Amino acid sequence: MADKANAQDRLDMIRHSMAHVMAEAVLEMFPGAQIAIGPSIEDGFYYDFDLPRPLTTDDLDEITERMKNIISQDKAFERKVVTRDEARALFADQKYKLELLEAIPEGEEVSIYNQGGFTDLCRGPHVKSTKELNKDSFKLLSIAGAYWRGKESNPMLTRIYGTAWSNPKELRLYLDHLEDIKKRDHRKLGQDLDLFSLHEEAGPGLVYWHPRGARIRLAIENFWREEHYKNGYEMVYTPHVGKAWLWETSGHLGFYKESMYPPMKMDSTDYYAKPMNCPFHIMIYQDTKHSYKDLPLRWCELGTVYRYEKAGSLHGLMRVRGFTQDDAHIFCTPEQMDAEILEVLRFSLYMLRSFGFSEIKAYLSTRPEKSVGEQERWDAATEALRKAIENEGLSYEVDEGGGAFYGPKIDLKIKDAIGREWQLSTVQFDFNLPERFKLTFTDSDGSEKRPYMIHRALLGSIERFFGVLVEHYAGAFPPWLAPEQVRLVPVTDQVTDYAKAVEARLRKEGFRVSCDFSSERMNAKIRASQMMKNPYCLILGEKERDAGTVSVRYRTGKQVNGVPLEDFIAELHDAVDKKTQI
RNA sequence: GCCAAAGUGGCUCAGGGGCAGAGCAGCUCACUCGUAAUGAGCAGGUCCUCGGUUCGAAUCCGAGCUUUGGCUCCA
Repeated sequence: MADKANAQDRLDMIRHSMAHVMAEAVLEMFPGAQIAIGPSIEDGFYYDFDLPRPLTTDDLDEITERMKNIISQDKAFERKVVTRDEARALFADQKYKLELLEAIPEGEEVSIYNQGGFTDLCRGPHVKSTKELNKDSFKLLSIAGAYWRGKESNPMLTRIYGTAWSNPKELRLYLDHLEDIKKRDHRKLGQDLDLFSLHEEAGPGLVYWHPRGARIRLAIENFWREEHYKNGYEMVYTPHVGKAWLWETSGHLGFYKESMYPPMKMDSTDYYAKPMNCPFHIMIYQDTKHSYKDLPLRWCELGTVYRYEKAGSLHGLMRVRGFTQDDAHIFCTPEQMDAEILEVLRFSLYMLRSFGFSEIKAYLSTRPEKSVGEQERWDAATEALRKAIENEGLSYEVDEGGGAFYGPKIDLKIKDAIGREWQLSTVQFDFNLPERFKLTFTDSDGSEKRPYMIHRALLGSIERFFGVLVEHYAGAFPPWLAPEQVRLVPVTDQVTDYAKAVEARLRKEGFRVSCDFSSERMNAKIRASQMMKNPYCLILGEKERDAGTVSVRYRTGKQVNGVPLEDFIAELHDAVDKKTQI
């Protein structure tokens, strides 16, 4: 464990030193450039510059060459503690450095690092000399814009991202990993596998589900609905638009107006497309008086919402303007809270695991400064969340003050097949809406009380979840989710009737099956099925027809010939029921 | 919204001030084939949109839209 930590420290040091080397190279090219911040980050480093002109990819090549040159010069990284005045003089023409200098708390040591001709205000640590860096184990990756100190109101600087490793082999592995990420990209696979599309002319950030994508979505939704009924939820359906009154009462118009679709005027009233489902579920709650005996109420809906996300932040299915939340609201008494939270978390884990995500981590977010609700309620709710996480034995981190203004929450993040983290489930308390809508229930002593409201989404949004699934499986969905579970390949026209019979039989069993009757050769048909990543391909020729069998070609390339049709059906049922991956 | 790059047939891309190109996919015809691409032919484009420069613009310039990589944001 200590070795691992040391290795990581060492890598951080290499990356941070690499950032300094890059800054030196950039200053060589642009002597008047302003330099800002250049830390090590996960997998690499970056440095922010204020440059006289935009950079091109050719510039990256030149910077790379200059960096290699600097590295081969064996320059020592020398640390020196200086007074504030000395530092001010040193960085007199570096306005960002001066600003950083002023931000260092009084009494704290000010250190600088120098390698050859380049000096940077820096806490360190660094490697001893550039000879500890390897000129073949780094690569500059991209140019991007970034606000100075991450503030939108600040000027935009030019950021250069790079990756750096201890040796060329590690770099190679990392670049392969980047290639893998590209191959799994849900936008590319979505097109190649004919799953979904987006249409700029019809509205950015709005998703069109193609038949193959829709089949997967249906498989997800059917499972979701079944499990929700099994877990004591009721399904509701609510409208897609609502009068301004609803959003004024909920507070959304006050807080999030700029990210709501603009209003439609009708009968001199504004109607808004819904950015959330909660107020609608509340309308149902308020339709009748509630007794403590009715609670808990668990209402779920695959509710499609619209949010006007900023143009620059749209990204495939991961960030869209119209999406379907797998939403539910639980109304319960304070006494029921602990048990409800526990159940929600357990259910959530069950769902995520069913889709093949086994590595799950929890994040508990507590009360932020700007927030509403009584402190005792926050404390009790936060404790309930914590107890639930511990009860499930999940590893978790606490994000102090990271909760929403209306309540504490648990987020669950999963790790996908190549180790990337995605946030999917969220369980949030809401102390705001019950208050705003004045929700009540009649308790056993006849008094009117406010119910607790828990808001939760297990998959997050169907669109985003689908995107994550595509990348997790790299498009090769397990049989229970695959849009086309079985592709039939008749070898010649002589076996068309047999192929049709097998297709009808499999369809009757409820399987998603299709038959390739094109005039292509068998090889081409097999290839076509492989390209679509179908889990099973059945080769049907005269031998199979005469024996009533099928020859199974698995997605993996494995083949089993002469399988009786009924045996294959049993095998497929088994795979689908157990949600096994092949 | 901000910084930068890109936008050429359904897809992947070449070209680039003077006739709009290829491969794949599609269609037609022939082939009836045993585990990842049979062959031949045909069709298909307002070169993102609008404006400007020019005898002439897909190409150069400007604006807009969209996408991509980031930043900011994400109830």
